[in-house]
Amino acid sequence: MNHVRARQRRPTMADVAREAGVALRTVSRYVNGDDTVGPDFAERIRAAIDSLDFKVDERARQLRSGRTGTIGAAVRNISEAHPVLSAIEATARAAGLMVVAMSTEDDERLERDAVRSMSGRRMDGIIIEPIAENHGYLQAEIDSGLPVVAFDRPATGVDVDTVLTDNPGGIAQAFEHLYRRGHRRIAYIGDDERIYTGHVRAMAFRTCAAAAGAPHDGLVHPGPVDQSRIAAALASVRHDPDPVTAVITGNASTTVAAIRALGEDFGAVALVGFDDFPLADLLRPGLTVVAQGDEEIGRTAFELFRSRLEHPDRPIERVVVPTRLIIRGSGEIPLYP
Amino acid sequence: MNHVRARQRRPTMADVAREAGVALRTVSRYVNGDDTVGPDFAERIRAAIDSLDFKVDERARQLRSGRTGTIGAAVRNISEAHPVLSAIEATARAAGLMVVAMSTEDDERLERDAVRSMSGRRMDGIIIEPIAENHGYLQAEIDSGLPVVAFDRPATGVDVDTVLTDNPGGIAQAFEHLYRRGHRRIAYIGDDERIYTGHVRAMAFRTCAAAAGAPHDGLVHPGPVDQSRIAAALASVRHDPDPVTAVITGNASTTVAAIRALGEDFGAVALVGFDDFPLADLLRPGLTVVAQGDEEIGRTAFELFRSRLEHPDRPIERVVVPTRLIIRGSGEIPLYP
DNA sequence: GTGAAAGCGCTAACAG
DNA sequence: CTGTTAGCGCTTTCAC
Repeated sequence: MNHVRARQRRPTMADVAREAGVALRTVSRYVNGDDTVGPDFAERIRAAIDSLDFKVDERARQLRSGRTGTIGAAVRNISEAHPVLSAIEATARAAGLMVVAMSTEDDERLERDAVRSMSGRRMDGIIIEPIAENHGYLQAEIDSGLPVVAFDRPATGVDVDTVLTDNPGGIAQAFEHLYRRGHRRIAYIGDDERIYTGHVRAMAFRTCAAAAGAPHDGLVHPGPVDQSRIAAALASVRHDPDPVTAVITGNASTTVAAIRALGEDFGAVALVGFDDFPLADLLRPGLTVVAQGDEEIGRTAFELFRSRLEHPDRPIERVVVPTRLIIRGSGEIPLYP
Repeated sequence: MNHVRARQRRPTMADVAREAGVALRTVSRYVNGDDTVGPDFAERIRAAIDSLDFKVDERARQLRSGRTGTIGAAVRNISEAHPVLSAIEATARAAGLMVVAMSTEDDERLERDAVRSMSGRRMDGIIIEPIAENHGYLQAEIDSGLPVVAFDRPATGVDVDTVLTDNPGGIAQAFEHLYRRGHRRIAYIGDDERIYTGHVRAMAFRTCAAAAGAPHDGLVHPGPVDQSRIAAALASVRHDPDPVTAVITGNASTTVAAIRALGEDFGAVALVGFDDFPLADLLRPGLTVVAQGDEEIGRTAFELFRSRLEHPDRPIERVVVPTRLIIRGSGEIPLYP
C-alpha cells in the first residue's frame, strides 16, 4: 500500500492513456463499458488505471455529456425520519439515479437556495416538498426544461406535477370512526391554517361535522405547533361546560404535543392523530392514527418525474394518495367509562 | 412571464456576454461578485442575465476552479432521524459548505458506491459512518488528498480522523446507576459483537460487572437486532431461577424491541437504554437512557474535516465524546415492589 | 477496431 | 477596469 500523502494532481484519463500507451479515446470507451475495445488493450488500460489509481471525474463527465444521473430532493429536514424520501430514494436507485437530498427547514430562503443549487448543478430533475408562499420562481426552471414534481403540498403560482395525500378523506376516516363509536362532541387541533395541510384538514373537519349535524363552533383549533398553544386548546375543549369526548389532531407534531399536554390524562379522551410515526404503537394506550401512504407518495413522485422526462409536453398531473386508519386503542376508549 | 416550455439549450455566459455587449470574462467577474466591474457594465450584465434567465453551471465552475464547496456524508440512512447529520449540516452551512448526504443502508456495497460517487464528484471531503468490514479502499482516496473523517465507529484498516462516543463511559453510567439503586443481577442485551459498538459496549458491561463483583455469566446477550431473538434473551434472564432485576439495552433499536417484547411488563424490570430517541419521554414509564452527544459528535466531525483541509499533514486525531444519563423512570422502578 | 481534434461552460493568467 | 487566450477532464463527432 502506498503511503504518500497529498499527491497533488489526481491522475486523468490522459495519464492513463500515456501509461497504457493507447489513445485517450480508447480509455474513455473502456471506462464507459463500450465493448469495442480489444481485450489486450482493455487489459493494459485496466493495469494502468490500477497502478495510477485513476477515478473518472464526474464533473467533467457530466459537463461534457449533459446528463448528471442525479435527482434533487428538497425536503423539510433531511435529518429527521422521512418515509417519503426513503421511497423516492429506493425508486430512484432502482432506476439508476442518485438522489441528493437537501433540507429546507421550512425556510423559504433555504428552499430557494436548495432549488438554485440543484438547478445550478444541472440535476436531471427536482422533487420538492414546497414551503415557500409563492413558487413563481420555479417557473423559469420549468421553462428551461427542468422536470419539477411537488408533494405533500401544492406549489402555488406555478403548474407542476403534484402528489398529495387525501386530506379530506383522512379527516373523514378519523371523524367517522369516532362518530360511529358514539362521540358527538369532537374537537380538532391542528396546524396553522396558513399552511396548506393545516387549512385543508381544518376545513375537512368542519365539513364532516356539519354533515353529521355535530357541533364544531369553538371546537376547531388551528394554530402554530407550540406546546403551550396546544395545551391551552386542549384545556379549553375539555373544560367546556359541555366537554368534548374525542379529539382529532392534525399532524404528527401536534399529536405528540397533545399527548405531552394530556400527561396522565392520555387515554381519558379518545384521540386520533393524523400521521403515523414510529413508536406510536408503544404508547399506552397505543395511538390510533390516520396514516399517509408515504411509500406510494414517494414512488408516485418519482414516476411523475420520469414520465415528465420522457414526455415533456404531457399535461400536468395531480395524484391523490389515500390514507389508512390504524386502530391501536387511543381512539377506542369507552365513551362512558 | 415566459411560458415557452423546454427551451432546449440553457443560456451560457457567452450568451450573456453577447447580449450585454461585453467580454465573457467580465460576466464571469460580475457573477462572482468581483467588485472590479464598472457600474454601467454591471447594470447591462444584470439586465442580460435577467432577460435570458441565465444561471451559472456549477459543474463547469467546479471543473475549472477545482473546488466544489461540497462535503459528502455517508450515513446509515438519510431517511431516518439522524441528529449527528443534522449537526454536521448546520456546522457546514455556517462555514459556507453544502452537505450532500447518501445512505449506506448498512450495506458494504452501498457504502463503497457512496464514497466512489463522492470522490468522483471531487467533493472537498467525506464524513462517513463506517459500516464495511474493511476500509482499506479508503486509503487511495486519502492518499490523493481527500479529507476523510469517520464517526460512530472507527474505519478499520486505515488511519483517519475519528469521532467516537464514550461507549465504556456510557455503559458505566448505566451500570452504576442501577447498581447504586441496589440492583445486583443486571443483564445486558445488545447488538451483534461483530459490530464495533456491539462489541465495545458488551465488553464494557462485562468489565463493569466484574469490577463490581456482580455476576454476568449468562447475562450478556449480544446478537442480531431481531424481535424474536431479543424476546428470547429477555425471557431467559427474567425466568432464570435467580431472575434479573434490571436490564441494559445496547442501542435504540434493541431498546424498542425489548419494550415491545415486555409488553404490559414494561416497568416490571428496571430498564436503561443506550441511545436516546424521540418520544422516549412519552412512554410509561418514561425511558431512562444514556444519551450520546450527537450535536457535539457532528460538530467535531466537521471541525476535524476543516482542520485537515488546512493542515493536511497534522497527525490523525481521535476524539471521544462523553455520554449523559437521562433519568425518566424506567431505570428507577422500586427494586422490591 | 482505434485515434486526432473539437468542444461542454466556466475561471485563471496575463496583457491592454 | 476590461478583453484575449488557455485550459479544467472528459465525451463526441469524424476520419482512419
